[in-house]
Amino acid sequence: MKRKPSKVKQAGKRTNTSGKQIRNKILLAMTDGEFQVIRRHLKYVALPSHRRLHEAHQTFRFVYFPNEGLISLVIVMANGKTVEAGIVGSEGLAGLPAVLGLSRGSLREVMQIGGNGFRVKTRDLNKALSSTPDLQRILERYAMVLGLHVAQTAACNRLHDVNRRLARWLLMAYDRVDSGTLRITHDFLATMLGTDRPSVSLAAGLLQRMHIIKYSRGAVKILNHRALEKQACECYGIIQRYALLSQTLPD
Amino acid sequence: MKRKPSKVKQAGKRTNTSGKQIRNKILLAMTDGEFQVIRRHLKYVALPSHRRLHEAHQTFRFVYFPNEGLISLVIVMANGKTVEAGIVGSEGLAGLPAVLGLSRGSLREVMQIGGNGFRVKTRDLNKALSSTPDLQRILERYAMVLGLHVAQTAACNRLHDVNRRLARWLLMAYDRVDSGTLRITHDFLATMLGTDRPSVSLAAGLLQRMHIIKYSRGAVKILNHRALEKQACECYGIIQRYALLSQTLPD
DNA sequence: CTAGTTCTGTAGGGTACGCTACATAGTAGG
DNA sequence: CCTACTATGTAGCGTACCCTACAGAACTAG
Repeated sequence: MKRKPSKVKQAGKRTNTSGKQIRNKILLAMTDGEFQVIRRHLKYVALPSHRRLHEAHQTFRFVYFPNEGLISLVIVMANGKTVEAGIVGSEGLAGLPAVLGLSRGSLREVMQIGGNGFRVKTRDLNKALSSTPDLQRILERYAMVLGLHVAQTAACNRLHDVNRRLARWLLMAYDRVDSGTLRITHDFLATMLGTDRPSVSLAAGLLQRMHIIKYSRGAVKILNHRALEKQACECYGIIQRYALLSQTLPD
Repeated sequence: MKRKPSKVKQAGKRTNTSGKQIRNKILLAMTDGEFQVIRRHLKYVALPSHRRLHEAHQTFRFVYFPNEGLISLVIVMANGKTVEAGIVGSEGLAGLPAVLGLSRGSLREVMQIGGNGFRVKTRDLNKALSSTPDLQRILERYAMVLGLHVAQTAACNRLHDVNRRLARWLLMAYDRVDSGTLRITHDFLATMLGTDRPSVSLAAGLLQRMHIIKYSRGAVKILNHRALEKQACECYGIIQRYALLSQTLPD
């Protein structure tokens, strides 16, 4: 029905024209031919923690394909309160609306955990897309998976308490980062979970006393993944299952 | 950069092969040539209130293009609690993941306010899509707009109280339905807003005492649209602005 | 008209959480 | 070692909301 994208695993490793190795799953999933169209536009960039990749309601100048690190999709309300709507790791990209027909988005995209990746000028990528139909399909599928992820988050934000949401967040972050230790403070977790800092300290203190996590001054270590899953809400499993769909073929 | 979709307004009215008039905005936005490819697959169907179009985690058999009525995208949690992640009127369609590469979704799609529309077999539509690139672009853009809508809902569910969320919901529903009266009960509103029925009765009672709405046994009438906007949170305006983007050209 | 059903009003108790404030403890730089 | 800064612990209060229960009102079927 649809053309078959190449498998994620490549025999030879991919690099950009400067020889920087590519670990972003979308770039790796491209067919060889289409990748050649994109390759010369890929500029390697460091993506330090707290770097803002896009601001809400402003034009997308670049699209980012992260190799490492964690991008947070954040809604900022008029009163300054914030909450996360979704997260993106090396399986995705920042600036998705730009490649699917919208020049602006309503979300702030910010590096939650530092890393690195490749950026492409929005114009260049959009021009290339007309000759890369397979990539177009990959992006469409990713957009849907992210959409379902965001929808589940919408429900989770309403129906689950801070304890479960914190556990879910830690698991999802852990899955998208190589290290077993996450560099993040309670304060930042609060802006992600849409609550205040003391509530996070309380919830995190609980998990620590249960020996499920361990943290100190902005570094959270997960001691018992299985136990953490039991503390998290069902949303973790649901989002994870649909995330896998984006890397396999349609049924 | 991208090919230009035809304007929404058509000189002659469009119908399916049975002569049923089409008011769905996506079908109306298609180019004449591409519409001919789709037309013979459009089956007119009544869409009564509470009809479930898709159930979570089940394969999409049909895609629905509503003419009238309101479709609610609902997340159902394991404990039976529900909350809405987004809504769809004649500007959109139900079963979007099916046409963007996913055979299943994680949302229940249910008619919140009855109406009618056209359904297409998922297989037929997917086959047609390979020869309708402009429609593909329209769907991509719609997917992004809906995604931003859902993201805003995620934040709203966390950060705004029942009173504001109720006002927002009524406005958004009103905008997508011809009638000035919405047929809906407090109980159903509660499942949309992710709260309980008494909380809705309380919030609705407030609005009624302010002479902003008037209701009785499942029929809500909006008396003062402007005043209702003042009661609603900023999310109404934000979602509305991005919804307009899906019907205009990229900047 | 009557009985059953559905919808709405309201009350009361419990809880999670937002908000503020302050204390303590690590860390960095001099 | 001292100071400033950042990160975390904790408390106390107020509020929005969840949950349950029950009563009244409106509609429906017989």
